[in-house]
Amino acid sequence: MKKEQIQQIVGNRIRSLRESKGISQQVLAAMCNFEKGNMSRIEAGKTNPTLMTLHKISQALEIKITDLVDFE
Amino acid sequence: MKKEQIQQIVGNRIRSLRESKGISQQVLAAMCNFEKGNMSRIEAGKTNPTLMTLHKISQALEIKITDLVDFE
DNA sequence: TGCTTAGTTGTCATATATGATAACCGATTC
DNA sequence: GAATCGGTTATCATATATGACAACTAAGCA
Repeated sequence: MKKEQIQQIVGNRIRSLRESKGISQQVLAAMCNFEKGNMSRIEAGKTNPTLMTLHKISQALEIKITDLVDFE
Repeated sequence: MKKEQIQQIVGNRIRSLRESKGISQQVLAAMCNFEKGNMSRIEAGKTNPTLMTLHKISQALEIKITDLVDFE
């Protein structure tokens, strides 16, 4: 499985969970202590996030990291 | 939860799964296309691995990423 | 029309992960 | 003792994630 595909899957997962909570990238990014532009890139699968970044996002979304990386 | 703690948990998980397969850091690292020294640091929780690094390791161990990041 | 909100994208500086090499340690084996 | 094996650690160059800022688009609304 290619790098971009995996990043895309995780990004899509974040986006859908974020939208199901009804919050904007702006707000989610702020909860994670970074800027909306960076959240946009993560959701778009344009970066290869670290364990800690995934952890911060999962905490903000009140889910487990496993919910973000559950594939294959 | 602190960064170091999370990295440590994931590192320990990798180590225990690797040992249960009876392979050395050397061999696992080679399967992931990197050096044993770097695998040592990951298992020791000294780095903050990226999504792709976790994916490569999980593929080599024939497990799912979720098995590595299943905590909290 | 003008204003606001949500998201995207470009660029930047800085930190750090990655990947490699080498030196080292401890245990084991010859 | 010497050699090997598994693991650790230091250091390096390079790539890239992070975090920030700004400019832009598009949609919705007063």
